[in-house]
Amino acid sequence: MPAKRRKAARRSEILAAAHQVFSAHAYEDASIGEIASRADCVEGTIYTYFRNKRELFDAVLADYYDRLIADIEPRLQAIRSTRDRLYFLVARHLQIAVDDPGVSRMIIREARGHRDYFGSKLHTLNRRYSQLLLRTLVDGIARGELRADLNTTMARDMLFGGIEHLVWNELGRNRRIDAAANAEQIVGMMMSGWAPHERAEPVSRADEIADLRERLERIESILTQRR
Amino acid sequence: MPAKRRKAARRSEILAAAHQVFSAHAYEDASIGEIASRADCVEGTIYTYFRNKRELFDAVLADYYDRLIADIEPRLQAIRSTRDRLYFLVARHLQIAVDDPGVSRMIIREARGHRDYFGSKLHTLNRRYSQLLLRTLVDGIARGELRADLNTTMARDMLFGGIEHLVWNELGRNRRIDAAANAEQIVGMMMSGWAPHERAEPVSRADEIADLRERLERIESILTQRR
Amino acid sequence: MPAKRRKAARRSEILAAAHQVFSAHAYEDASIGEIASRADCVEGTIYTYFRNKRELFDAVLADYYDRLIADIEPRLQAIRSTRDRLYFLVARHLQIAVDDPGVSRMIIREARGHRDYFGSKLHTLNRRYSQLLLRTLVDGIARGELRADLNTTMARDMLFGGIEHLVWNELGRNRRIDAAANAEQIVGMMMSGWAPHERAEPVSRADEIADLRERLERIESILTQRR
Amino acid sequence: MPAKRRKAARRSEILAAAHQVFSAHAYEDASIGEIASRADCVEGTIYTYFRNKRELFDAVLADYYDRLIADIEPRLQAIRSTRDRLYFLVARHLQIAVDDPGVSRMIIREARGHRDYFGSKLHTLNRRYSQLLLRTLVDGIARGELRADLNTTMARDMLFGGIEHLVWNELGRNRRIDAAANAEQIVGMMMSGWAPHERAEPVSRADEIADLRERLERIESILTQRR
DNA sequence: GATGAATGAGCTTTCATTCAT
DNA sequence: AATGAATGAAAGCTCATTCAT
Repeated sequence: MPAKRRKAARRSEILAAAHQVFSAHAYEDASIGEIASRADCVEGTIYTYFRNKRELFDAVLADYYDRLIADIEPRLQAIRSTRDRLYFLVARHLQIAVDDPGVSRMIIREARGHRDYFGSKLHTLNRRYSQLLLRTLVDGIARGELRADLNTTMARDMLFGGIEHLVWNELGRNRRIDAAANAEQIVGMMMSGWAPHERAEPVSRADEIADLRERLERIESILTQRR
Repeated sequence: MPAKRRKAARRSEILAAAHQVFSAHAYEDASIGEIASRADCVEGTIYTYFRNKRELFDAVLADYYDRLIADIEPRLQAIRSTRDRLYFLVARHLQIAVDDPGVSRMIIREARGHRDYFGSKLHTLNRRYSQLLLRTLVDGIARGELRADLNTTMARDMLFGGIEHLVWNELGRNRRIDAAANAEQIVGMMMSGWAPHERAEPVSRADEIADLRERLERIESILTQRR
Repeated sequence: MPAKRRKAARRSEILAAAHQVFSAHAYEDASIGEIASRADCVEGTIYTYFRNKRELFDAVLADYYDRLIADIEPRLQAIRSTRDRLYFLVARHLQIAVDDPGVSRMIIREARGHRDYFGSKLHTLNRRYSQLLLRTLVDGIARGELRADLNTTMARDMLFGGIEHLVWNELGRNRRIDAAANAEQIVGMMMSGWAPHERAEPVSRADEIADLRERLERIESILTQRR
Repeated sequence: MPAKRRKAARRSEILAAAHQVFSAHAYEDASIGEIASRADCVEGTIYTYFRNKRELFDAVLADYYDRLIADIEPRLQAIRSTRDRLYFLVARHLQIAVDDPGVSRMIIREARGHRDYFGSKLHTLNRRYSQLLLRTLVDGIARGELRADLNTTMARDMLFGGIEHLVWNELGRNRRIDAAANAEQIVGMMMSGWAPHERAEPVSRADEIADLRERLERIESILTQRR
């Protein structure tokens, strides 16, 4: 069916154009006119695909989150240790900011400060995404790999909020973010805290070896597979 | 000089009105008209005190930060231990969100997502404020109250970003924030980390371990070149 | 021929849908899109049956009037006395407003106020309909059942206009109209007039003179002062 | 104060322009742009005087009704007999259509057919105006100059509705309406009804009476040349 | 210094209509 | 005959900013 194919293609074109424009400008400063001209159609056409500006905006984000969650979920479950899962989630989250800083800005800017954010579609998507971390934390406690008295929601806030802040600062200074390295550091810092402590040692040679090998291989695989 | 007094008073009235309006609405949704009517003057008058809307906005925040820093700085220096200083800073930061959620929203919303935030007046103010934390961290390391290898800027990001996230979530759900209790928890979590405390120790070493560690550290040093 | 049958059926479906939509909304607020979706087809299809929106609108009314006149005409001729005929016409006219207030609104709204109503199809239909009354009046005079000097067109205006006004008021207040009762009253009022029946006679010459003089001066003053 | 003077003048200019445009086009077809250009200002200016299009429309009509009622009320009270009062009201009403057919169209078109007419400002104005007639009728019954069993609201509907219809027909045919002559006929018809009746005769006659009657009838015959 | 009327560019949204399939 | 995607013009409305008084 050529009409339907065309329609689906158009929708994607508009979505892509909207992605670009909303990435570049704040919601109110992004104009339908610019989106239309980038999608190579007239403003009216957009309204045959999306009821209004907000719905288009939401569709861009929904699209993004859907792909993100679909990418993360299966890979997350394949990872064993809590530390590695956290590393994966943090690195992936940072990677968003590297690959698509615009969408980070969209989310940061529109999620925050909007009177009616809570209950919005964006809020729902965000919750769905942050559940991935929350579940990892709860699971980690159950396995004994995290402190039993860890306040999970607060931990989630610290982690995501912290990353956001870090990303924002780095992007603002036009620095490239190294997702793997930063993730390693962030997880390290969160796991062991700021206080100097009587460092725990590996019990046996075997354990120490295994630990080092694991860290090493993780890093090496990242450095080679980097997209 | 009554004219000057009047002029200063007018400025303050406008600033106060702008504070209200910018607290309640996002920058683009806040209108000069509303600010004027709240300041009991006409729009034109505002332009005799501030060149344009942005400048007025900046003035509101500058005013706020100035008072904030003036309040914090002396009290911070009177506190001895690093932990107590951190507690004070976190609690004070949370208190802003309790006392004046509008200004939190202003900062969160306008600091983030603006193309030209970096280098802006708001950015400068923010840096000045966050220096208070950074200095506390550096000092803490020097005193041996914090780990020697703590990445201070990252720690700062995690703390401020995390608090922002937490505040945002709580405000959004219309929950009252207990600054003291939350500060205690946050500092506790950051100081001691997420991992269970008693860690197993490696007893001995061997060639294989030395080799792996060498490779590992080489790579990690590369990755750690973020400052 | 099934194609033709289908075509006729489609036309009726569209007409019925348009009837609904034009009943509910003013001409400009009625959208082809809504008509199409109610007729279970797409907008384009409508344009294969009707050249444009106006033509569709006219077709709806033509359809209505055709059925109305076909209903009234034979029954009217079966009635003998002028008074009964008037009663029948008034009651039937009121009944439209009861049964199908939407079409009343359509006619009232679109007949009036449109620059190009006169000469329009709607105008022609309306004339055809109002001829029924006009002929009844002329006939009534011929039979001696109405005053010989009755100005028939003016009488028609008063009757139809009056009914329209009455219907509008009642519908607006969401009152149900009792067609029979109102028809009885209206016809009664029109036949016998507003004046008390036993006409007061001028008692004296002086009174009669004063009366005439008054009427005279009033008219003269109007004729000279006319703006 | 020149600013205030200017402001008042501008308001009048805009009102006058709006009067013209709303007279010429139906509400939805009248554009703010045209009003603005006729008022020799930009669209934005209009919005400093009127909140929106509807409010401007209402203001035009309110202005009209205010002046109308102010004109009619005192003159009506100076007239003695019910018949003369009716004549005056009808003639004045017809005169509107002669002097300002546009406003007649506005009222007819917008009063009718609007979902939310009842309770609107226009409805209130209309009621205030039609009270003048209603009070005249009630008063006429009290004086014995109208039938005791007259249904006043129905009489009002017949009169105003009838006039509206008549005006509409005449205007549509581009005929000039003779207010005095038509008013005389309309009142005559409404007072005495359509049925032939036994007319009371003046008993005696005299020269003066004959003379007056002659003059009167000559004039009236001229006025009565409407068909 | 204060006023406040005027500006005018810019925005989102609607919808009758067309036309290639 | 039917589709339905695309059009594009036009509309109402907002608001930061200016400037003569």
